[in-house]
Amino acid sequence: MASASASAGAKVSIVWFRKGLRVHDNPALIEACRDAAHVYPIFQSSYKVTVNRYNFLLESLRDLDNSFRARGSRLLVLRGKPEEVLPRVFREWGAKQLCFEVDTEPYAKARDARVHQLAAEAGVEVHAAVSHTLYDTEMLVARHGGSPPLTMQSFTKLVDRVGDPPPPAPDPPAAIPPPAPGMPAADPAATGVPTWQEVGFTEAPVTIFKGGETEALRRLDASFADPKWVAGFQKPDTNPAAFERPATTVLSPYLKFGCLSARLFHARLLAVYREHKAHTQPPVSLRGQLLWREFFYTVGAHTPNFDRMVGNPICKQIPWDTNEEFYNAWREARTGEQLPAPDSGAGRTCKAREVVDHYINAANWMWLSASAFFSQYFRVYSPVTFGKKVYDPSGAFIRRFLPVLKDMPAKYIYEPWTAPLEVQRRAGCVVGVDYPRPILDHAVVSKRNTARMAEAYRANKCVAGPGGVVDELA
DNA sequence: CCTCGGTTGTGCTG
DNA sequence: CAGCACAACCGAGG
Repeated sequence: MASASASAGAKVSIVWFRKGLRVHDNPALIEACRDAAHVYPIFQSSYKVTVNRYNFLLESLRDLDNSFRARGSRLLVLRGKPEEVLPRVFREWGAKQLCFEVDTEPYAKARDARVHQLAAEAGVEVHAAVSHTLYDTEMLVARHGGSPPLTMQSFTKLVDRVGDPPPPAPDPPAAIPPPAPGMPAADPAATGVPTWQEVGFTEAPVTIFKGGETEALRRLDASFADPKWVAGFQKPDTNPAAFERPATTVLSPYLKFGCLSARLFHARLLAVYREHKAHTQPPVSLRGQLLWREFFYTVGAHTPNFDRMVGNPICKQIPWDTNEEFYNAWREARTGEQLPAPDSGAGRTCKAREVVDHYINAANWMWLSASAFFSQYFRVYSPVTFGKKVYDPSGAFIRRFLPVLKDMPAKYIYEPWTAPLEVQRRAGCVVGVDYPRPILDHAVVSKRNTARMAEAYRANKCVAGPGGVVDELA
């Protein structure tokens, strides 16, 4: 009918990018393009981090802009808060539909609830698509009886029961209807991808891993060029101290911003597994790594205050010290020891790439501090033994990233303060002069803190329930 | 109530 | 290089 085609042809839609910075497997983009006369691809985010992390985002936006330009459109980067910007563009562009990818992080949830309200007031239909995670985490929780599983084993069983995640969405059309000309809020001069200077940084970024969908897909292809490696991947066998050629795919920062779709990654894995029946299994397999991400997103999205200790029901309440001096020493790398970051050695490479999912970061801190998921608090990593015995006896990683220690004999490189003064002088690294003295004695503090953890666990049992209280009194 | 098992502990002893 | 002390963990599933 004429009226139907006229109203369908008049559809004006906005596709709002926050994460999901890609055109492949993007159901929100597909929906926005369906029967649309004009599609406004916008980016708005209040992401505030250090310059290197921000630059990864800017590179991703430039890549996304290029993808839209190749389809006859362009990305509009809107300045300002979504609560102010969105109502304005709804009116000015005559938008009938707002499409975006579901984001379950606390900040995003609150923001999107307000945006749903504003869209309703403006008569704009909201279409929110699950595509950041493999599954709809609400469905997973429902299938698990209303609460998220708390062990990786039970989570893996759950996804086995649910079956394969949805396949990636089809590619977007080769031509996307561009914004209508002459719209002030879409002014090309005011909506271009900013530079790092424009965002307010004064120090130039140092790029290690380039951001963007193009680079993400290139990295994915590079990893899958060796299907045997993919099929035989076992995380505990990967060396976190490897830096010349990383032992893992280094795809996680691309997954965080959605430059790479987890569903595409998963589908590619299943294709390899079909050809290599003797592939490894979760939790250690490459698919297992995607399931870890999914696990933490599922627990994170359905646990109040997941990114905090207080008010977080799965987190042990532990009276941590707040020692500003130690904290600053750690932050500024003046501890004199190589202290582990979350995910142990992987944390050190994270430090280099500095792009980590919010929930995964929170989960790893809880894991490592025996606050949740992992509770054998008496198994404490030694910053010396871990690298020295397990992954990097020669200290190549240290020599590369702490050049002051590059001539220190391997015997002392993990504990330079134990080297005789003559050895320190010959290596050009005298502890207390060229290199900070250790701020604490690991052996002593580790023992003391284990005892304090035992005390904290006992206190938590009292809080946990009447059984615990009775046990304490008995 | 019970058992099982957990992606990666350390350090000493024999 | 295996075995064990450390100090006694906790969610899932039966």
